[in-house]
Amino acid sequence: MSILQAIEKHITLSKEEGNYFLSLLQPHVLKQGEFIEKTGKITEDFIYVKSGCLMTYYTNDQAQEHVIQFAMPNWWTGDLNSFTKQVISAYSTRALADSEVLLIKKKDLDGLFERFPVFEKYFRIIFQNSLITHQNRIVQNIAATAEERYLDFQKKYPSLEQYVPLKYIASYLGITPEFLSKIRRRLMER
Amino acid sequence: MSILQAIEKHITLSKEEGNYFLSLLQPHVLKQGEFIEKTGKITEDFIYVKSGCLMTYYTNDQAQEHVIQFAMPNWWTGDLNSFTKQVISAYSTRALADSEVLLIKKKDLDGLFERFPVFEKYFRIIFQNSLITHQNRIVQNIAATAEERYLDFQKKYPSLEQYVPLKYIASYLGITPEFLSKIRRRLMER
DNA sequence: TAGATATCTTGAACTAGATTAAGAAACTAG
DNA sequence: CTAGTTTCTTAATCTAGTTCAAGATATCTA
Repeated sequence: MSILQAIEKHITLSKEEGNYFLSLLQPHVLKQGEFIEKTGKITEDFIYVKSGCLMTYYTNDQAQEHVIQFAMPNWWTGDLNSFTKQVISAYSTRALADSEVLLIKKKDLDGLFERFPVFEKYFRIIFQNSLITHQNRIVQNIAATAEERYLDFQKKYPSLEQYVPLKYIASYLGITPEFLSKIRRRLMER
Repeated sequence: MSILQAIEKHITLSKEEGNYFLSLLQPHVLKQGEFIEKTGKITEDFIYVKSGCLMTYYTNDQAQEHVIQFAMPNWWTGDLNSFTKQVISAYSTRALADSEVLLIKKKDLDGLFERFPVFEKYFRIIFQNSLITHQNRIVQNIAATAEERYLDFQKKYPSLEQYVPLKYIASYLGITPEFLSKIRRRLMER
């Protein structure tokens, strides 16, 4: 599915609007492991995943990496805080598999909103849906056990477990790889 | 600050747009402890807090309440999932202090977007900012200790601790009231 | 003012999950 | 094919946070 098809699930675009939007996007190919954004810099682009899979993670003082989200095809991702406020990023974004992405610069997105306000609606819907997902995850983090969160992760990202290192899944769940190993064994034995 | 003043920090409104928006809002007064939305029903209104303070929480099978968010004056709140998709709500929203709120019905908000698309921009910005806050909270939940989360809560909601029962703060932090007590003592002794 | 109810604290015993360390598997790259 | 690196597992020990139970404060109501 093309990005325009994905967008047109939410809004209706004229030829002109669609073409103008496409003209703002910069395609980019990422090899597995490659970075697209790095901690310490200002995030210039909002990222649309065409194919492959990315992850965004936070690195703390002790150099531990904490995965905030995985981004699947047709999702937008990146450090929204750094992008929005143009402040130094606390997160990095990396390809977990060979991936194709489309990038849009902050000033181009702002210009797009000015010129074709219909895109405000699109991103309003995208952010609204994303907010719902995030609220769900917060509830899970405070209300569910690690095992429950793992089972839920498998449901939500059925394809991911095969090719994402388990340590990143553990990090996403907020546990250590060792403890994820224990959980997995426990589940196998049942 | 009136709701129109708050909105005009983000967008510019004509008299007509402002008045039409106001005409859709239903004012409501809540006494401390009163519910505005309950688990099990479809959320009809999106809630704007004029004064006071609300909390939204999830109730699990074992009847434990898990606080998802506190809503302060000039914030929007409610069960966004139930509101957006018109499905049964998993959350309840209650006044923590005597409060005044403004309610907008889903169909009225949809109609507003149709008639005056400038409000798409406003809610796009509101949701975008809220998303940033939620991402932050997720990082905190997976990367910080309970004590760190508590200190951060105090910074973020300096006024709240005085009149919100500690058990709800504990719930918001994802810990038991007993453990919050311990943390508080530990911090006092230093 | 007192009695009832909800909130907060304390402490002892417990458990989910972390840490450390080491070995086993699985992927690189030459 | 093999040496080197990363990932995954296992086990022992440790700790952050839970559970349970009781007492202390505070709040509400009559």
